[in-house]
Amino acid sequence: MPKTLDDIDHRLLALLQQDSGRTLAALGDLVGLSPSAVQRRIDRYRETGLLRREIAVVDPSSALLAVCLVTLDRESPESHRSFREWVQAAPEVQQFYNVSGDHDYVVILATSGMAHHRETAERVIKNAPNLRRYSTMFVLDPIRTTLTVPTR
Amino acid sequence: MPKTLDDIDHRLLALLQQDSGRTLAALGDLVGLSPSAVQRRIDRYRETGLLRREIAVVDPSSALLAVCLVTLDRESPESHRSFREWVQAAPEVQQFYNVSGDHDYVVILATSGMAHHRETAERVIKNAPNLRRYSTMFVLDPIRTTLTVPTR
DNA sequence: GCGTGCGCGCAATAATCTTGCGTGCCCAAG
DNA sequence: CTTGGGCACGCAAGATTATTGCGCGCACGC
Repeated sequence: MPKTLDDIDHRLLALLQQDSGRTLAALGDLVGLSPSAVQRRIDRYRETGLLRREIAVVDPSSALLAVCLVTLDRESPESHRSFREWVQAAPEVQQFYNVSGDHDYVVILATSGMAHHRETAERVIKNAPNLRRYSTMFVLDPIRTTLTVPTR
Repeated sequence: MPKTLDDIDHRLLALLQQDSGRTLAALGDLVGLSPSAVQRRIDRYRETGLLRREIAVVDPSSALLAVCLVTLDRESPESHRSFREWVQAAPEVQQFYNVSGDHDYVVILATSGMAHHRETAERVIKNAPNLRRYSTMFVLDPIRTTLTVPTR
């Protein structure tokens, strides 16, 4: 782990989470460092695991998103384990959270349309082991879709 | 809009959504094209808006994630508009969806800890205009966090 | 059969990334 | 107060990667 992140680190990480397509020189201008200094900081983020990877973001409005709230039948560790494995195997599962509260899991499905959604919900959720019940909320408008996380 | 995406386009987009850090040559090897052909296809995705941007992904386990289900007080267009503006102004709002069903919105908050979460929930949700009620589910384990969307 | 358009590979050029090196700063030990 | 080590920086050379002009071949429609 790096000791602590300074102000430049936070600014850099915010910029990278917003748009990592920038050149090292552009980033350097924005935070007041040389390209190589920026480079070395980014290397450090990667080494420490703070920065996982870079991804391209596809326009989400071309897809059908659905938020599913899932409750399991039993609370045994084994029941959770098999459920997780089952759901994780599906590529349509965009996000998958274990949560506190009335439900056990939140699953966000990304499909190409209602036909695909039905098929996927059937296969991934309805057929999941230890499922008690679930409800689905369809996304009418994906107002904001980021993975941005605060760094301080 | 491009006429239609062929099989190579789909493979390319899947690879880019998974990891856009690869070189054009590496992508070319994976899909069977020259670097410049890959380049031109990616340019097209960008021009047509299919590809929005590239982002760096920060390890989500270093943050506190919370899924909030929100119901508004009134259903008037004006009520929705002001609520959206209010919520969108907060940087802690990682994702923001208008959904069908019992609730109106799903908001995913990313904060640096419980203190930050409380402050944020107070400011962003509780003080939001036209709020009727909301519930919060804390993320115990972010099993999968992507923005991957199917392209076919 | 014959143009036309489109996407491809190749190759030269431009841009960006990468890395070794020397410098200055800060902190801790003497 | 001085000295030495560690660390991050900027600079610049070299390597890698991205960009773009060019000519070719294939498919489609006339």
